[in-house]
Amino acid sequence: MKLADTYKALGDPVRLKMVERLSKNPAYTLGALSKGLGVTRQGARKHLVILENARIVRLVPGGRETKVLLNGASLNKASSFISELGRAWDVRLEALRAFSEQHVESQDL
Amino acid sequence: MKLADTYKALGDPVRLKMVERLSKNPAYTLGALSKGLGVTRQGARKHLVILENARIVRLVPGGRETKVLLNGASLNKASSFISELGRAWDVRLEALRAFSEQHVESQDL
DNA sequence: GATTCATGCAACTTATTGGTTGCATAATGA
DNA sequence: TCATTATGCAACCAATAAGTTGCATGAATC
Repeated sequence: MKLADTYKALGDPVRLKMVERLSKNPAYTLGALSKGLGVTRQGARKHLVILENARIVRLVPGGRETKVLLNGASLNKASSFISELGRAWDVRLEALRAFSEQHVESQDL
Repeated sequence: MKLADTYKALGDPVRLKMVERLSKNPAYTLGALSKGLGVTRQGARKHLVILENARIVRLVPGGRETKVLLNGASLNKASSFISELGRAWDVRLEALRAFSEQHVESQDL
C-alpha cells in the first residue's frame, strides 16, 4: 500500500468524517458509524472498505455486528510524511531568503 | 477549500511526487517539473491545477515560463490535522487500556 | 523577421469513484 | 420457531478524473 493511497483515502468528506468520529470514539459498529453521513449503509460500507485497504481502519466481524477500529500507526505515518515535506520546504525557503539578503548586500557594495 | 480536498490532492502518485520534488527544490518551472513523471506535459499541468486549487502550490506566470511554488502553510495544516486525530486516538486508546486493567483488577478481587 | 521554446486551452476517450437498489444470510430475542 | 437486526454481496448508473492529441499564442533567440 503506497502512501498516496492513504491520502487518497482521507480525501473524501465522508471518509474523513468517519476517521474523525473514530478518533473520538474507538468503539463503533459498522452500522452506527454509517449513520448521519448522508449516504446509505451500503454506500458507507464502500468507504469503509477503502479505509480498510489503506490500513487506516480495521473491520472486525463478530457475531451479528462488525466493529470498526482505527489504526493510529497509519495516521502517524501519513502525518509525519507531510510534516517532513513541510520541514524540507522551510529549510529551502530559509536558504532562499539568506541568498536574497546576500544578493542585496552585494548590490550595496 | 475543504481539508478533504487537500488530502485528495495529495492522493495521487504523480502529484505527491511533484510536491516531494518541490519540497527539495522550490524553484521549478512548470516544464521542468512536468518531466520524468510518465505523463505528458498537458497531463502534468492538469495535476498542477488540482494542486493549485487545493492551495498546495501556486502557479506564477512570467515571461515565457511559469514558476511553480510550494505553499508550506497548506501542508502544515494538513499535517497537523492528521496528527490531532492520531493524538485523540492515542488518548482514547490509553483510556481503554486503563479501563481494561481496572477491569482485570476487579476480577482479581 | 523567422524560428524555437514554454506554455495555455479545448475536445475527446476511458477508467475510476461514489452512489443507489435489491436480495441473501447469519445471529439475536421473544 | 419466527421476526428482527446487522450485515455482506452484486448489478447497475451517473459523475468525475486521468490521460491523450491537436492547435494557438506570446516570449526569447538568432
